[in-house]
Amino acid sequence: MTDEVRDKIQALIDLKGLRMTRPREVIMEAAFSDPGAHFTADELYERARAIDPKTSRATLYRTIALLVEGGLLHEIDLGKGVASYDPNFIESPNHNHLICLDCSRVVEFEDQHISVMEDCITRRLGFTAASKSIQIKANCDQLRRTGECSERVG
Amino acid sequence: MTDEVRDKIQALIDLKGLRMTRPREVIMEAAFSDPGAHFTADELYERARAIDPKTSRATLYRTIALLVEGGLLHEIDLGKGVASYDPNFIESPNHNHLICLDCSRVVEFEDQHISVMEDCITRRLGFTAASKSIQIKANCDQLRRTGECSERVG
DNA sequence: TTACGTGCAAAATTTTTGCAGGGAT
DNA sequence: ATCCCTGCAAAAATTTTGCACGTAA
Repeated sequence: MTDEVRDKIQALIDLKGLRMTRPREVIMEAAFSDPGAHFTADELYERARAIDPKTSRATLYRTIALLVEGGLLHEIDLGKGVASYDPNFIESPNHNHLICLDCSRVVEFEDQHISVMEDCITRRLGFTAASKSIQIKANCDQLRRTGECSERVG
Repeated sequence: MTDEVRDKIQALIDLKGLRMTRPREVIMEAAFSDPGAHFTADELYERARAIDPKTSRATLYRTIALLVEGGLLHEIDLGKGVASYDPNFIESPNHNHLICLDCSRVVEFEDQHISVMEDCITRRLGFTAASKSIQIKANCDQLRRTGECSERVG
Protein backbone atom coordinates (compact mmCIF):
# COMPACT_ATOMS: atom_id res chain seq x y z
CA MET A 1 0.00 0.00 0.00
CA THR A 2 1.43 3.40 -0.92
CA ASP A 3 1.71 6.28 1.51
CA GLU A 4 -0.74 8.20 -0.62
CA VAL A 5 -3.36 5.55 -0.11
CA ARG A 6 -2.57 5.37 3.58
CA ASP A 7 -3.04 9.12 3.85
CA LYS A 8 -6.35 9.04 2.00
CA ILE A 9 -7.60 6.33 4.30
CA GLN A 10 -6.56 8.29 7.35
CA ALA A 11 -8.22 11.39 5.96
CA LEU A 12 -11.45 9.48 5.41
CA ILE A 13 -11.32 8.04 8.92
CA ASP A 14 -10.71 11.49 10.36
CA LEU A 15 -13.34 13.17 8.23
CA LYS A 16 -16.03 10.78 9.40
CA GLY A 17 -14.83 10.75 12.97
CA LEU A 18 -14.15 7.01 12.84
CA ARG A 19 -11.45 4.86 14.39
CA MET A 20 -8.70 2.90 12.77
CA THR A 21 -9.07 -0.60 14.09
CA ARG A 22 -7.22 -3.80 13.37
CA PRO A 23 -10.10 -5.46 11.46
CA ARG A 24 -10.38 -2.43 9.21
CA GLU A 25 -6.65 -2.30 8.78
CA VAL A 26 -6.59 -5.92 7.64
CA ILE A 27 -9.35 -5.40 5.10
CA MET A 28 -7.81 -2.21 3.73
CA GLU A 29 -4.43 -3.87 3.50
CA ALA A 30 -6.03 -6.69 1.50
CA ALA A 31 -7.82 -4.23 -0.73
CA PHE A 32 -4.93 -1.93 -1.57
CA SER A 33 -1.87 -4.16 -1.45
CA ASP A 34 -2.07 -4.73 -5.21
CA PRO A 35 -3.57 -1.76 -7.08
CA GLY A 36 -3.85 -3.79 -10.27
CA ALA A 37 -6.02 -6.45 -8.73
CA HIS A 38 -9.78 -6.05 -8.93
CA PHE A 39 -11.91 -8.20 -6.69
CA THR A 40 -15.42 -9.18 -5.69
CA ALA A 41 -16.61 -9.02 -2.10
CA ASP A 42 -15.95 -12.71 -1.71
CA GLU A 43 -12.47 -12.49 -3.20
CA LEU A 44 -11.58 -9.69 -0.84
CA TYR A 45 -12.90 -11.81 2.01
CA GLU A 46 -10.46 -14.56 1.09
CA ARG A 47 -7.58 -12.11 0.80
CA ALA A 48 -8.35 -10.55 4.12
CA ARG A 49 -8.59 -13.96 5.75
CA ALA A 50 -5.17 -14.76 4.36
CA ILE A 51 -3.89 -11.91 6.50
CA ASP A 52 -6.17 -12.54 9.47
CA PRO A 53 -8.43 -15.61 9.43
CA LYS A 54 -10.74 -14.03 11.96
CA THR A 55 -11.95 -11.40 9.48
CA SER A 56 -15.74 -11.44 9.38
CA ARG A 57 -17.98 -10.83 6.42
CA ALA A 58 -20.03 -8.31 8.36
CA THR A 59 -17.03 -6.09 8.91
CA LEU A 60 -15.88 -6.70 5.37
CA TYR A 61 -19.13 -5.46 3.86
CA ARG A 62 -19.22 -2.54 6.24
CA THR A 63 -15.69 -1.58 5.30
CA ILE A 64 -16.31 -1.92 1.57
CA ALA A 65 -19.32 0.38 1.92
CA LEU A 66 -17.17 2.85 3.82
CA LEU A 67 -14.44 2.86 1.21
CA VAL A 68 -16.85 3.14 -1.71
CA GLU A 69 -18.70 5.97 -0.05
CA GLY A 70 -15.40 7.69 0.61
CA GLY A 71 -14.34 7.30 -3.01
CA LEU A 72 -11.30 5.14 -2.26
CA LEU A 73 -12.80 2.08 -3.88
CA HIS A 74 -14.87 2.04 -7.02
CA GLU A 75 -17.60 -0.40 -7.78
CA ILE A 76 -17.21 -1.63 -11.33
CA ASP A 77 -18.92 -4.11 -13.58
CA LEU A 78 -16.53 -6.66 -14.94
CA GLY A 79 -19.30 -8.78 -16.37
CA LYS A 80 -19.09 -11.38 -13.65
CA GLY A 81 -22.67 -10.88 -12.66
CA VAL A 82 -21.61 -9.64 -9.24
CA ALA A 83 -20.09 -6.31 -8.33
CA SER A 84 -16.33 -6.04 -8.51
CA TYR A 85 -14.24 -3.39 -6.86
CA ASP A 86 -11.28 -1.48 -8.20
CA PRO A 87 -8.68 -0.18 -5.75
CA ASN A 88 -6.75 1.71 -8.41
CA PHE A 89 -8.84 4.83 -8.78
CA ILE A 90 -6.76 6.67 -6.26
CA GLU A 91 -3.65 6.43 -8.38
CA SER A 92 -5.38 6.46 -11.78
CA PRO A 93 -8.67 8.27 -11.35
CA ASN A 94 -9.59 8.11 -15.00
CA HIS A 95 -8.83 4.68 -16.26
CA ASN A 96 -11.05 2.30 -18.18
CA HIS A 97 -11.30 -1.47 -18.51
CA LEU A 98 -10.86 -3.90 -21.32
CA ILE A 99 -12.03 -7.40 -20.46
CA CYS A 100 -10.57 -10.27 -22.45
CA LEU A 101 -13.34 -12.66 -23.44
CA ASP A 102 -10.79 -15.41 -23.95
CA CYS A 103 -9.12 -15.43 -20.54
CA SER A 104 -11.15 -12.93 -18.47
CA ARG A 105 -8.04 -10.86 -17.87
CA VAL A 106 -8.73 -7.17 -17.26
CA VAL A 107 -6.51 -4.59 -18.92
CA GLU A 108 -6.67 -1.04 -17.65
CA PHE A 109 -6.10 1.85 -19.99
CA GLU A 110 -6.35 5.59 -20.08
CA ASP A 111 -6.82 7.93 -23.01
CA GLN A 112 -6.93 11.69 -22.94
CA HIS A 113 -8.67 12.09 -26.30
CA ILE A 114 -11.58 9.90 -25.32
CA SER A 115 -11.78 11.56 -21.96
CA VAL A 116 -12.12 14.95 -23.59
CA MET A 117 -14.76 13.68 -25.97
CA GLU A 118 -16.73 12.21 -23.11
CA ASP A 119 -16.79 15.57 -21.41
CA CYS A 120 -17.82 17.15 -24.66
CA ILE A 121 -20.75 14.81 -25.18
CA THR A 122 -21.80 15.17 -21.58
CA ARG A 123 -21.88 18.93 -21.90
CA ARG A 124 -23.84 18.72 -25.12
CA LEU A 125 -26.46 16.64 -23.31
CA GLY A 126 -26.74 19.32 -20.66
CA PHE A 127 -24.75 17.71 -17.89
CA THR A 128 -21.42 18.01 -16.13
CA ALA A 129 -19.54 14.73 -15.83
CA ALA A 130 -18.77 13.46 -12.35
CA SER A 131 -17.24 10.15 -13.39
CA LYS A 132 -16.70 8.34 -16.65
CA SER A 133 -15.92 4.74 -17.38
CA ILE A 134 -15.58 2.59 -20.44
CA GLN A 135 -15.77 -1.16 -20.64
CA ILE A 136 -14.65 -2.96 -23.72
CA LYS A 137 -15.11 -6.68 -24.08
CA ALA A 138 -12.73 -8.04 -26.65
CA ASN A 139 -10.99 -11.05 -28.09
CA CYS A 140 -7.23 -11.46 -27.96
CA ASP A 141 -5.57 -11.27 -31.38
CA GLN A 142 -2.63 -13.31 -30.21
CA LEU A 143 -4.90 -16.17 -29.27
CA ARG A 144 -6.07 -16.42 -32.83
CA ARG A 145 -2.53 -16.32 -34.16
CA THR A 146 -0.71 -18.54 -31.68
CA GLY A 147 -3.38 -20.36 -29.74
CA GLU A 148 -2.33 -18.70 -26.49
CA CYS A 149 -3.94 -15.84 -24.65
CA SER A 150 -2.70 -15.11 -21.12
CA GLU A 151 0.28 -12.99 -20.27
CA ARG A 152 0.44 -10.33 -22.94
CA VAL A 153 -0.76 -6.91 -21.80
CA GLY A 154 -0.26 -4.68 -24.84
CA MET B 1 -42.55 -4.61 -29.58
CA THR B 2 -41.32 -4.09 -33.13
CA ASP B 3 -41.47 -6.76 -35.81
CA GLU B 4 -37.69 -6.76 -35.87
CA VAL B 5 -37.56 -7.73 -32.23
CA ARG B 6 -40.27 -10.31 -32.75
CA ASP B 7 -38.24 -11.82 -35.58
CA LYS B 8 -35.05 -11.93 -33.54
CA ILE B 9 -36.85 -13.66 -30.73
CA GLN B 10 -38.31 -16.21 -33.10
CA ALA B 11 -34.89 -16.76 -34.63
CA LEU B 12 -33.38 -17.36 -31.20
CA ILE B 13 -36.15 -19.78 -30.28
CA ASP B 14 -35.67 -21.65 -33.56
CA LEU B 15 -31.89 -21.65 -33.34
CA LYS B 16 -31.94 -23.25 -29.92
CA GLY B 17 -34.76 -25.62 -30.75
CA LEU B 18 -37.01 -24.13 -28.09
CA ARG B 19 -40.71 -23.47 -27.92
CA MET B 20 -42.62 -20.22 -27.78
CA THR B 21 -44.85 -20.47 -24.77
CA ARG B 22 -47.23 -18.09 -23.11
CA PRO B 23 -45.07 -17.46 -20.02
CA ARG B 24 -42.11 -16.59 -22.22
CA GLU B 25 -44.28 -14.43 -24.41
CA VAL B 26 -45.46 -12.46 -21.40
CA ILE B 27 -41.93 -11.87 -20.14
CA MET B 28 -40.60 -10.87 -23.53
CA GLU B 29 -43.54 -8.56 -24.06
CA ALA B 30 -42.75 -6.92 -20.74
CA ALA B 31 -39.08 -6.65 -21.63
CA PHE B 32 -39.38 -5.20 -25.10
CA SER B 33 -42.59 -3.16 -25.00
CA ASP B 34 -40.63 -0.02 -24.22
CA PRO B 35 -37.11 -0.04 -25.68
CA GLY B 36 -36.13 3.01 -23.68
CA ALA B 37 -36.88 1.43 -20.35
CA HIS B 38 -34.09 -0.35 -18.56
CA PHE B 39 -35.01 -2.65 -15.70
CA THR B 40 -33.73 -4.91 -12.97
CA ALA B 41 -34.88 -8.51 -12.64
CA ASP B 42 -37.36 -7.48 -10.00
CA GLU B 43 -38.71 -4.59 -12.05
CA LEU B 44 -39.24 -6.90 -14.99
CA TYR B 45 -41.02 -9.30 -12.66
CA GLU B 46 -43.47 -6.56 -11.73
CA ARG B 47 -44.01 -5.59 -15.35
CA ALA B 48 -44.60 -9.15 -16.39
CA ARG B 49 -47.04 -9.65 -13.54
CA ALA B 50 -48.93 -6.59 -14.72
CA ILE B 51 -49.58 -8.52 -17.93
CA ASP B 52 -50.05 -11.91 -16.30
CA PRO B 53 -50.05 -12.12 -12.48
CA LYS B 54 -49.17 -15.80 -12.64
CA THR B 55 -45.66 -15.11 -13.97
CA SER B 56 -43.11 -16.86 -11.75
CA ARG B 57 -39.64 -15.70 -10.84
CA ALA B 58 -38.14 -19.01 -11.87
CA THR B 59 -39.36 -18.61 -15.43
CA LEU B 60 -38.41 -14.96 -15.38
CA TYR B 61 -34.80 -15.65 -14.48
CA ARG B 62 -34.63 -18.49 -16.98
CA THR B 63 -35.98 -16.23 -19.71
CA ILE B 64 -33.63 -13.38 -18.87
CA ALA B 65 -30.69 -15.78 -19.09
CA LEU B 66 -31.96 -17.00 -22.43
CA LEU B 67 -32.29 -13.49 -23.85
CA VAL B 68 -28.91 -12.36 -22.55
CA GLU B 69 -27.24 -15.44 -23.92
CA GLY B 70 -28.93 -14.84 -27.24
CA GLY B 71 -27.80 -11.24 -27.31
CA LEU B 72 -31.30 -9.75 -27.27
CA LEU B 73 -30.92 -8.28 -23.83
CA HIS B 74 -27.78 -6.70 -22.45
CA GLU B 75 -26.76 -6.72 -18.85
CA ILE B 76 -25.62 -3.26 -17.86
CA ASP B 77 -24.42 -1.55 -14.73
CA LEU B 78 -26.52 1.46 -13.89
CA GLY B 79 -24.93 1.87 -10.51
CA LYS B 80 -27.90 0.45 -8.65
CA GLY B 81 -25.82 -2.26 -7.09
CA VAL B 82 -27.84 -4.90 -8.89
CA ALA B 83 -27.70 -5.85 -12.55
CA SER B 84 -29.96 -3.93 -14.88
CA TYR B 85 -30.98 -5.00 -18.33
CA ASP B 86 -31.24 -2.98 -21.50
CA PRO B 87 -33.69 -4.08 -24.18
CA ASN B 88 -32.56 -1.47 -26.66
CA PHE B 89 -29.41 -3.07 -28.04
CA ILE B 90 -31.30 -4.64 -30.89
CA GLU B 91 -32.29 -1.29 -32.32
CA SER B 92 -29.21 0.64 -31.17
CA PRO B 93 -26.37 -1.83 -30.80
CA ASN B 94 -23.79 0.78 -29.93
CA HIS B 95 -25.28 3.15 -27.46
CA ASN B 96 -23.91 4.30 -24.15
CA HIS B 97 -25.42 5.50 -20.90
CA LEU B 98 -25.31 8.73 -18.99
CA ILE B 99 -26.75 8.43 -15.48
CA CYS B 100 -28.01 11.59 -13.84
CA LEU B 101 -26.81 11.71 -10.27
CA ASP B 102 -29.55 14.18 -9.42
CA CYS B 103 -32.60 12.22 -10.55
CA SER B 104 -31.21 8.81 -11.54
CA ARG B 105 -32.56 9.25 -15.06
CA VAL B 106 -30.62 7.35 -17.71
CA VAL B 107 -29.89 9.07 -21.02
CA GLU B 108 -28.76 6.94 -23.92
CA PHE B 109 -26.38 8.35 -26.48
CA GLU B 110 -24.32 7.24 -29.42
CA ASP B 111 -21.21 8.77 -30.91
CA GLN B 112 -19.35 7.58 -33.95
CA HIS B 113 -16.10 9.34 -33.12
CA ILE B 114 -15.80 7.73 -29.72
CA SER B 115 -16.74 4.39 -31.16
CA VAL B 116 -13.92 4.61 -33.67
CA MET B 117 -11.46 5.63 -30.99
CA GLU B 118 -12.48 2.73 -28.83
CA ASP B 119 -11.76 0.34 -31.66
CA CYS B 120 -8.45 2.06 -32.19
CA ILE B 121 -7.37 1.71 -28.57
CA THR B 122 -8.53 -1.86 -28.48
CA ARG B 123 -6.46 -2.72 -31.52
CA ARG B 124 -3.44 -0.98 -30.06
CA LEU B 125 -3.75 -3.16 -26.97
CA GLY B 126 -3.75 -6.23 -29.17
CA PHE B 127 -7.44 -7.07 -29.11
CA THR B 128 -10.49 -6.95 -31.34
CA ALA B 129 -13.51 -5.34 -29.72
CA ALA B 130 -16.62 -7.45 -29.29
CA SER B 131 -18.67 -4.92 -27.38
CA LYS B 132 -18.07 -1.48 -26.01
CA SER B 133 -19.95 0.55 -23.45
CA ILE B 134 -19.49 3.83 -21.69
CA GLN B 135 -21.11 4.97 -18.49
CA ILE B 136 -21.00 8.55 -17.45
CA LYS B 137 -22.33 9.69 -14.13
CA ALA B 138 -23.13 13.35 -14.22
CA ASN B 139 -24.97 16.24 -12.68
CA CYS B 140 -27.71 18.11 -14.47
CA ASP B 141 -26.80 21.68 -15.39
CA GLN B 142 -30.43 22.70 -15.46
CA LEU B 143 -30.87 21.65 -11.88
CA ARG B 144 -28.23 24.10 -10.84
CA ARG B 145 -29.78 26.88 -12.88
CA THR B 146 -33.47 26.36 -12.20
CA GLY B 147 -33.67 23.98 -9.29
CA GLU B 148 -35.38 21.34 -11.41
CA CYS B 149 -33.95 18.23 -12.92
CA SER B 150 -36.37 15.67 -14.37
CA GLU B 151 -37.82 15.79 -17.88
CA ARG B 152 -35.13 17.30 -20.05
CA VAL B 153 -33.29 14.79 -22.24
CA GLY B 154 -30.92 16.98 -24.23
C1' DT C 1 -14.71 6.79 30.10
C1' DT C 2 -17.57 6.58 26.19
C1' DA C 3 -19.00 6.16 21.89
C1' DC C 4 -17.88 3.59 18.07
C1' DG C 5 -16.73 -1.05 16.22
C1' DT C 6 -16.81 -6.06 16.17
C1' DG C 7 -18.30 -10.79 15.60
C1' DC C 8 -21.91 -13.88 15.71
C1' DA C 9 -25.94 -15.49 14.20
C1' DA C 10 -30.27 -14.56 12.37
C1' DA C 11 -32.68 -12.27 8.75
C1' DA C 12 -33.38 -10.36 4.36
C1' DT C 13 -32.45 -10.38 -0.57
C1' DT C 14 -31.65 -12.21 -4.79
C1' DT C 15 -31.02 -16.11 -7.83
C1' DT C 16 -30.84 -21.12 -8.87
C1' DT C 17 -32.55 -25.81 -8.96
C1' DG C 18 -35.15 -30.48 -8.35
C1' DC C 19 -39.20 -32.36 -9.46
C1' DA C 20 -43.69 -33.82 -11.03
C1' DG C 21 -47.26 -32.33 -13.94
C1' DG C 22 -48.55 -29.64 -18.34
C1' DG C 23 -48.15 -28.19 -23.07
C1' DA C 24 -46.08 -27.16 -27.84
C1' DT C 25 -44.90 -29.31 -32.05
C1' DA D 1 -46.09 -39.11 -28.31
C1' DT D 2 -42.09 -36.75 -27.11
C1' DC D 3 -39.46 -33.76 -24.95
C1' DC D 4 -39.32 -29.19 -23.55
C1' DC D 5 -41.28 -26.00 -20.13
C1' DT D 6 -43.56 -24.49 -15.99
C1' DG D 7 -44.57 -23.44 -11.20
C1' DC D 8 -43.76 -24.51 -6.65
C1' DA D 9 -41.02 -24.78 -2.99
C1' DA D 10 -36.67 -25.67 -1.26
C1' DA D 11 -31.90 -24.50 -1.60
C1' DA D 12 -28.09 -21.63 -2.50
C1' DA D 13 -25.68 -17.48 -2.68
C1' DT D 14 -25.04 -12.88 -1.30
C1' DT D 15 -25.65 -8.98 1.73
C1' DT D 16 -27.64 -6.65 5.83
C1' DT D 17 -28.79 -6.13 10.67
C1' DG D 18 -29.64 -6.61 15.98
C1' DC D 19 -27.24 -7.23 19.92
C1' DA D 20 -24.02 -7.79 23.68
C1' DC D 21 -19.26 -7.35 24.28
C1' DG D 22 -14.71 -5.20 23.16
C1' DT D 23 -11.68 -1.32 22.36
C1' DA D 24 -9.58 3.06 20.36
C1' DA D 25 -9.07 7.71 21.56
